Amino acid sequence: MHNEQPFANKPQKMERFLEICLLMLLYKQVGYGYALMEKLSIYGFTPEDMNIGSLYRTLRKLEDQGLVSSVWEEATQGPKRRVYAITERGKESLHSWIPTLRERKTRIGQLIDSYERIIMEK
Amino acid sequence: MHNEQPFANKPQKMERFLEICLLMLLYKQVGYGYALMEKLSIYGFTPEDMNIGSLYRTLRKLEDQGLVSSVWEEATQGPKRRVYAITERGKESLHSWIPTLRERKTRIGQLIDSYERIIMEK
DNA sequence: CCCTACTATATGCATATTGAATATAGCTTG
DNA sequence: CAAGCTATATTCAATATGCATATAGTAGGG
Repeated sequence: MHNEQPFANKPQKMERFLEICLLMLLYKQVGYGYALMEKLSIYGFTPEDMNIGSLYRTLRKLEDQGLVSSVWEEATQGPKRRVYAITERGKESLHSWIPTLRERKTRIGQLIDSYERIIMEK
Repeated sequence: MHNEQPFANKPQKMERFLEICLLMLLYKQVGYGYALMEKLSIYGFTPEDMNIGSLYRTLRKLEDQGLVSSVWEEATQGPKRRVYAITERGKESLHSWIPTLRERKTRIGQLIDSYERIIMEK
């Protein structure tokens, strides 16, 4: 079942950064949960503080929303993997997040700047 | 009752951006809930998508953690206000968030950059 | 004086999200 | 065949959230 109001990205909803990073990784290349977990370090998610259970749940949620699709694949070694690919809908979603990310980056910069300014004064 | 492990800021825990913004606003100047809500627009929180109930609860949570303190104050007009001030502990917490914010800003930049690069190629 | 609207804070409730632990199972190595 | 790794998934309890509503003082119009 898909979300009916697809790309209403509220600027402050950045808890969803994990979802966006996953879409980005899958935009570059298909991947499966366990490997994606390691790739997430690029975006500051460390394996120690990452919750693997949450990662799998997030991937399934993205699939429920139709942003990614998955197939079971035999591994050359080790157990089968559920390999995810981004969908057209997922690409559109990622695209729609970019302005929000820009905005958030600016806001964080502003906050850092105003903090610096205050310490300078004191 | 205060949190026993005070400043363990996990990098991905940026849902807490609201808390950080509130600490920043209160670092600059004391303030009360209703007015802080409007000031939050500086950091991208719009009144429409802001949940006023959540804001008050967040302020109380910060107070429980000892990061802010509050007193009731008569207003020159209108009902009484619970005016919040940042505590020393709150200042330390804000300070400890700055490196995390820098990191997050960098990560967001990276994500935007890699997105741009991919679209260019296609 | 009464009605309405606004300022201001707070809570109740149902739902959503999360962390931590555990389950399941196949594969690999000795 | 036992231990350890890869890989996915689920359960449960604790938190967090959105939305609606409660409370109450103040202000202005009629």
